[in-house]
Amino acid sequence: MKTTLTAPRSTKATDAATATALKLYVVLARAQRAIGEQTQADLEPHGLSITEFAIMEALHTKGPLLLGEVQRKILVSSGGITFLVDKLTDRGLVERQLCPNDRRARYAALTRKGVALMKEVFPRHAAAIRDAMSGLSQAEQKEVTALLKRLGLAAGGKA
Amino acid sequence: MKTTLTAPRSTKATDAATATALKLYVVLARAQRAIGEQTQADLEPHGLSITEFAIMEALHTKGPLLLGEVQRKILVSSGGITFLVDKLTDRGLVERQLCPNDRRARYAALTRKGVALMKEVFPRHAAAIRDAMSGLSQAEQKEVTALLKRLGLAAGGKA
DNA sequence: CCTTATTATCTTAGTATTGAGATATTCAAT
DNA sequence: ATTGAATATCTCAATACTAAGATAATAAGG
Repeated sequence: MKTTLTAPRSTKATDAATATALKLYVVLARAQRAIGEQTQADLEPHGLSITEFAIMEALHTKGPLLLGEVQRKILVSSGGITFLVDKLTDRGLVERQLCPNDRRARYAALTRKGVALMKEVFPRHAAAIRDAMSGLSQAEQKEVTALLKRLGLAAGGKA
Repeated sequence: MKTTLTAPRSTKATDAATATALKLYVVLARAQRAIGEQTQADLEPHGLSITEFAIMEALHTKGPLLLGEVQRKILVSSGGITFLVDKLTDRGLVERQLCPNDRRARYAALTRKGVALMKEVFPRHAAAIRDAMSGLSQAEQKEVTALLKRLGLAAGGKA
């Protein structure tokens, strides 16, 4: 008897889960856009896009990296990393270096000029991100970070 | 005396806040990308990009909208909305309609074919988003949503 | 040595999108 | 009515990417 009384794996429950997920989807996109808009402003005077900054930041904190390593870290296509490193090289901020073990590979490394730029720009950019996030307390930020990390890993793992 | 005894607005505290914000920044970007990759797959067979889908979804749930309304809703430039609606129009999914009150303005509306496509695609896409989010419980999704909403509003308000 | 598969980068063509300015229309105040 | 400011869309040139394939080097097995 119980089965007939139980709601038939109701559409309602499914819809509630879907509605919750859709709201999160929209809010996630809008939050990221809002943060992005706030934090691009301080890079523009230096003619750096977010992606270019991400490359330089990676090289700044980790030292020279193979192009493929940078590519995986900042999540662009192989053509994209070539193009971006070309542009940064033209501006004298980054240089390619040969890899002694593997003649296919190339390192990207900051030039002296690139290091100087990062020393100037990085602290300001970090502060801009901190300010953009200040709508949440630090504890709340940690909470969101933990949840989003789980969300991202679960979604990414399915790929 | 108090002032001299007080720690000089310590760099340490500032750095902790900055580090927390930077982690959130990275995790936010990665989560959105992971979700996006999971949820684009079901649109591709229909030749719809996420942005195109967003336009059609807005028209599907709200009915005909002025181009400017759609533009603000999906956050593209004015040139972008013209281009996108052109493409959807060429495919017979959307049509422009005159606005009786304002001859500058144009409505975008789904055609019968557009409605039919949405009825087919929307439920699948919503389910894909639900599945992509399923790494978190529904309660956790609501929690993240509430926090991200606050984050987005605070950051967006500063613009 | 060869052959085959894999890897790392680069090339090229195409797509998506922005931003500045052009055009047309409306609104408000004279 | 006329002017001027604001608004709605469109045009066009430029940017930022991606995806697919080309090139070159390495690695592993026979």
